[in-house]
Amino acid sequence: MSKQVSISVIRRLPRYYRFLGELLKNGIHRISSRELSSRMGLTASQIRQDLNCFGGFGQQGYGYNVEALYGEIGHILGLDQNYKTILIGVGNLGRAVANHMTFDGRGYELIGLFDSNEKVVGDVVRDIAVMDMDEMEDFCIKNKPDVAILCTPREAAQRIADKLVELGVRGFWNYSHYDINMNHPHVAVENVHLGDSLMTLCYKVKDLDSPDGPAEGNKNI
Amino acid sequence: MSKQVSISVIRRLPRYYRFLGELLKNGIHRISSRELSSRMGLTASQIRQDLNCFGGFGQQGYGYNVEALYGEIGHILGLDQNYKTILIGVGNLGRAVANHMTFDGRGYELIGLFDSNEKVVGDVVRDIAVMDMDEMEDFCIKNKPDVAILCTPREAAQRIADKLVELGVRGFWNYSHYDINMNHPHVAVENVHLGDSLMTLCYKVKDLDSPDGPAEGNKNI
DNA sequence: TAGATTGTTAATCGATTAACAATC
DNA sequence: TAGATTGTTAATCGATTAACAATC
Repeated sequence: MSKQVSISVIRRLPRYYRFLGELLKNGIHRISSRELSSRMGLTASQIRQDLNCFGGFGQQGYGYNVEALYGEIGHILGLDQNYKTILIGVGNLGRAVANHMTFDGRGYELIGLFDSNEKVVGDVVRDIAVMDMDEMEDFCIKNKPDVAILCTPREAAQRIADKLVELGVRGFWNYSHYDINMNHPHVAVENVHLGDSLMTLCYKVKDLDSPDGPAEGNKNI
Repeated sequence: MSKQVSISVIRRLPRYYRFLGELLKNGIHRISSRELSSRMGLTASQIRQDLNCFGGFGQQGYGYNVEALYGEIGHILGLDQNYKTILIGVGNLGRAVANHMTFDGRGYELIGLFDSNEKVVGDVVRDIAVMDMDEMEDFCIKNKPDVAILCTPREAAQRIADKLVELGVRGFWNYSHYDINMNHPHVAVENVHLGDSLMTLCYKVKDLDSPDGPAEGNKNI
């Protein structure tokens, strides 16, 4: 039984993936933990520790093969999965998320959009016509989505999420200003909380002017 | 000199703020660290430790006054500041961010929108007409914005950010799929990286099916 | 006063960094 | 082979939790 990988490590994986993709684009095929660490602002030790949670992808005296490592991390993240995904709440934000993100071939397949506003129902976004919320249940029974993106107002989020869990949804990408609280071991939630992020920035900016100088020095964490 | 407050603590502040706001709405005026911890899924000890980084806001035998604490945390976060803010890149995402977020009275004031696409220039979003990128420099010299929201494509982000730092911008809310790298001690950056978040969710969903059961038990971190 | 709950110190736990033997 | 760099163990550091005296 391999030891559980901590969430801190997991959260660094997409960043490794991005940097490796960039290296690939630049035609770099080989990289040492030391070189990668200096590009990413980490320690080489941390990179080796992180990667070794999943296997020995490197080679002594050589380093890591960029293509291979990129593929491995993509696989670890599950980007070769194809989770059927629906999006609830096709307002400004929902629409932007649907249009802006690359879902296909990145672990997800967008199969349905829902909104309760009749002015929005029928609109076509990403080649998908927005359905009425009333149709959601039937749609889910028929199409068995795995993941839901919640772009609803705060008030509706918990109720809709509970319903969707009943209908078999196992993952939530939550944009509502609400911590959806899943008392269920078999549901994964990723909260986005843009408002929290904006408040954190506010603190950081304010902190620049503080007498002791900014916290954590210069590290943009 | 008070000890530097760690980024882990800072990142919890907006969440405290949200929960306290919710309590206020529900007419709850007093709360103990124990009660709050159970609502938030933290330990009471952690809440007391966190708050005591900034001062003794509670009272032995009583707990915390919700209004007062809400106000204090808002103040610590800097929500009573009024940072002049511009947004660059009024595409799907930029438009949604501008429309969706509450800036005014939450530490920010949105004063300008910029885009290089002439089809977008002149559009009015949030009562502000989108300006051409060429006007950005003059605008900044005249209006001295403090914060910039970057919703540009990946390629443009670093260049625009560097320019804005020159022009006196001290904070960046970065939506571009790029780690803007500020080699400057007096600039604060908050990266949003929605793509990373989506990949993390993918891992979590995949992990639900893993033989050892999901990592970190049931905690939706 | 007695009970409750904080502020704060001490103990524990986990994550990061350093060191180095293994090996390509 | 010699040099480089990994995988991995040990040391350090920081964050979380527990405990409890102070005090409302």
